[in-house]
Amino acid sequence: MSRSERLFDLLQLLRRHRHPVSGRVLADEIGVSLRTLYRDIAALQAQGATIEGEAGAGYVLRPGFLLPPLMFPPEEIEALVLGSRWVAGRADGRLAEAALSALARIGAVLPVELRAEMEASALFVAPGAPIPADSIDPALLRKAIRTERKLTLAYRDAGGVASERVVWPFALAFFDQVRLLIGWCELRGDFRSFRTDRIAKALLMEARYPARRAELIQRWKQAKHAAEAQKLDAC
Amino acid sequence: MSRSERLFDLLQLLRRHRHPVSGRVLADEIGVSLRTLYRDIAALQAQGATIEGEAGAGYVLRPGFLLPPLMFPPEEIEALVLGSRWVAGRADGRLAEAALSALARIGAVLPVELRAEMEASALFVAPGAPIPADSIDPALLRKAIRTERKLTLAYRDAGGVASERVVWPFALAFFDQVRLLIGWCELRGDFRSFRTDRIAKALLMEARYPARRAELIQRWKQAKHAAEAQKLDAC
DNA sequence: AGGCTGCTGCCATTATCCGGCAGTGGCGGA
DNA sequence: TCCGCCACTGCCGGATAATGGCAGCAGCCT
Repeated sequence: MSRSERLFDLLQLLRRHRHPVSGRVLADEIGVSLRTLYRDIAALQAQGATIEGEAGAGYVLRPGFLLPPLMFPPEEIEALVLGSRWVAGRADGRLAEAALSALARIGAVLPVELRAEMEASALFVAPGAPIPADSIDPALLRKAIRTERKLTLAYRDAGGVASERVVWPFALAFFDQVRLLIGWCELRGDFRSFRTDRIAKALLMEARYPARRAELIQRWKQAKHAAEAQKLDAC
Repeated sequence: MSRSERLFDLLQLLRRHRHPVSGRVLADEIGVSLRTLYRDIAALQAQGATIEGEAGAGYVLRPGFLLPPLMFPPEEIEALVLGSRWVAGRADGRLAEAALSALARIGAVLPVELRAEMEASALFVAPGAPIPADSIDPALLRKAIRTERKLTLAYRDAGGVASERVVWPFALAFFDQVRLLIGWCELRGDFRSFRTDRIAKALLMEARYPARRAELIQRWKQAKHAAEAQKLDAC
């Protein structure tokens, strides 16, 4: 692989990682010595790329580099099409349409060969068992998450017990058969998940919840890990 | 100026000129011999650039090499991220990486607000039951499909019976737990599906199969519908 | 304090690049 | 029809840059 080719690859590799990556890892992935990698990084920086390197951490590419990425390789087109097909088949109507529409938008900027690739893509998602329909509009849940606003839920749990509560929704998890809305429950003062097909009513409130979504997600993950650790301790 | 640096410059130079530019001019502007310029053009083309050169006219960079800025409504971003996450979690390594890489490419040409949207996306795919690992490289199967080439398969069916056959692969179907390679089987003279985790060996042959992929897919769908109709008749 | 990591200098080997030259073929204008 | 322009390719010898290894220094985090 020639050097110039490598530089493009390296750039794309850096784009993929949001968190710092050590030079050693990058060097191995590209198949080059560490010394050469340092030289390559320097070369990219000389071209105007804002790559930050911190000792003890690794490299991060700050967005805003003037040179846009190269066109998608065929494998990436396949991946995008497959993913969108999954969404189109397994998500609710609005999101399914959005997936196809996004694909069309991407198709519009592809050169003809790749567009043909996209249209003739041979990776299919098999239709799975039917997903229990939601009685509420899933788009509303996503909107609440996106705008970080509170939600009043009428819910009935696995035992059939109904309740009404205010939650701060911050994530939606897609399982094979079920979708879970995850949020901070004001009623319980803790994180809770709600099967979307058991939500009887959902009301989007005006009030934004007093936390950032990303932060809630992080705290939730920590809480989950702590819970698992506790289980392990119990064994 | 090093070569790789020059290639970046050449790219920018071509981006600026919308009308054909002769090689002589480009060579002078970069400060390099004509012979070298031709080599540089070839190098860029080797990386996928669609640079068109016409005798008597000059060079033009056709769109489709660099990814132009893209714009999506938030819902479409969510759909793309969700789809890519599914691929990243449920497909084989190569394809999973391709999904993330494609996402990174898109992110690089997004306006900042949308980029933030993408990074903070709150739709997750729950990890499902572990998928039986393939003993062969799934990327090879996709390559065969993409290039419409024959494949020699060593296969053992549900009963454990081993066989070896030549197939014309044209599709890959993703089920929750299983992936099926679908193709025309020369041995049986009919369409057949193969669980990828039961393929012991796969050899990509030189020969292309004498049919178009799209056409095979169409014929296969018809055959499937016919089979289902027959079943219905039998009821 | 110690481990991880970024970063730089030096050097011999090696691979690549470069320019020049000659030749082919497509194109359009004289 | 001829001629000039231009893209493109193959070849070659000399120039140049890239590469990897080693050694060493400096931040950062635990």
